[in-house]
Amino acid sequence: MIASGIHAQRARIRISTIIVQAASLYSNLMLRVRFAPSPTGFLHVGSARTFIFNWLYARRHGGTMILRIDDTDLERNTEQSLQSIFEGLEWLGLDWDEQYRQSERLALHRQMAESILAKGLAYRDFTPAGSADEAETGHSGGAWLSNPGQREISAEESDRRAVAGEPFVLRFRVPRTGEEIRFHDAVYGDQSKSTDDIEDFALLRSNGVPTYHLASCADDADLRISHVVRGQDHLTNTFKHILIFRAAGVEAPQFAHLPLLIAPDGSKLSKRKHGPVVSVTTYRDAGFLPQAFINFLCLLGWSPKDDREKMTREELVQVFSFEGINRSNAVINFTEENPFDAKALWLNAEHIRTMAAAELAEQLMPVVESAGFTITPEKMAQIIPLIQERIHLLRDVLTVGDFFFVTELPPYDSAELIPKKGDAALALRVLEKALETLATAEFTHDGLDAALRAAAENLGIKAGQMFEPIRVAVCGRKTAPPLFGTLEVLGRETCLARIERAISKLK
RNA sequence: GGCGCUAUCGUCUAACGGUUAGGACGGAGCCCUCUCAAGGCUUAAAUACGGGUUCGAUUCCCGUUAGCGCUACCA
Repeated sequence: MIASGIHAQRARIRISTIIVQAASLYSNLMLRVRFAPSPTGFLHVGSARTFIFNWLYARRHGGTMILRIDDTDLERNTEQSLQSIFEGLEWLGLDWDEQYRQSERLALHRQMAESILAKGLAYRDFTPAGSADEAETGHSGGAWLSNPGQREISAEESDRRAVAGEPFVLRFRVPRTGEEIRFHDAVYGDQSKSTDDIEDFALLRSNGVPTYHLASCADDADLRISHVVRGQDHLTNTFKHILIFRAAGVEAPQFAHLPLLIAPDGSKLSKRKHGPVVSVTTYRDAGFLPQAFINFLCLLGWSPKDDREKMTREELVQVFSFEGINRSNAVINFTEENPFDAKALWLNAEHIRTMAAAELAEQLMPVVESAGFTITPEKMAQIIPLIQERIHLLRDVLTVGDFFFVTELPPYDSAELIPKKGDAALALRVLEKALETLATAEFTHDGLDAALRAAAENLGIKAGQMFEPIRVAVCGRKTAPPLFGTLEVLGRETCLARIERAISKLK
């Protein structure tokens, strides 16, 4: 009896844990976040980071990631910009579960506007667009709150003028009671603002198209978005959104605002002012690895708090949380000479160094080929160990390993061939000795090592003095990957030919 | 102008109210070494300012200053 009682209790405990797990699974299914770009430019690095944080949060908790194109600004939207957004996200390898386009949901937005109007919580403003006195007729020298007289127009008159076809803007009737609007932000904490400081913002433009505020809230409500994760530039807009949700009778989502990414001079990143460094595709084209770029972006405004820097996407998913997001804007460093942030470069190099050689080779092949060189996968595989820890960007393969790809070395100054503490005569002696040595040496790293060191000893010079002219003869410059491996990969024939060229240059 | 937000090395950041204020990038130097990298070691470098509260403040409160955001029929 006792035993079965214990069993029953255990069973009960098990059932209760199952219920808890089910409940948490259920709430995760209900966790829905969205990235809502407006297609008025290419995918911006700041937008990319916003996408990433949303994505990490969704993936961390088994929620749903939604891509919503906020294209209510008809004049400024472009198809090209939309493509750029997709292109950027595709490169980053980030996916989403549902996709919507705001312009296809206008009916829903208008419906919400109408319901707010029907409740008397919005009103028609018949002030002609761009009235000169609009800005000045506000309250007591402070902010503009509404156009005079418009709030007071009776419902009957308003309806009549609307039916008569008089154009109007639908404005939210912000309560003038001095109420404090409050919400809790997962990053910035408790926020409050008096309705006295919130103007009667527009819901519908005079052409009937919803504004951002309305469309965004209507869609967030309809799509059952549970967490709105977006740039801090929307922090003060959130009070308006709270008002809209309340007026529409729906529960507001949770909010998490992100500190902004800014330029070294403290201004916000803009294409006009800062050029291509603000576009995600620029990083792709320069040879950043998507995982490294994501890693870099995550470290701007967020920290795992345990001194980790290099993290894979999987690690990021595991440790991401709003608690790690800080509140001050983060500078992304770049100058005219160095367009990429040094830390981004370092992180990219770090990711490249820890990559499997085969994977790196696969990434490098198209870079080399698109530069007009032909190279076999076998050759590339041999080159990898020589360059892997020497490149920061994929495209660096072209400057670090160029001499592997060309048949004819680009011209170089023959003075480069002369070693330190030596003269042209020494260089010549070295190269002639090298020619002789390499003609017969075993063409492996160790074989070359032994043969060339022996040759140096034979000439009575230091190994370094021996290697330097050979390196320049073979690579065309003084800084290059380690010599023996390089010679081995290049092969006897090429090496001998290049050394002969060097000798004739010296003569 | 009004309102809101923010403030730690050059930059990204860490620090239950008690630390010699930590790490990373970048800089400088040394070691390793066939050059370049990589790696190892060392080093310079910060709590914006002024008041409180407290035995004790980078941390909490107030003010100043600075920066940013919003203040559109942009998003």
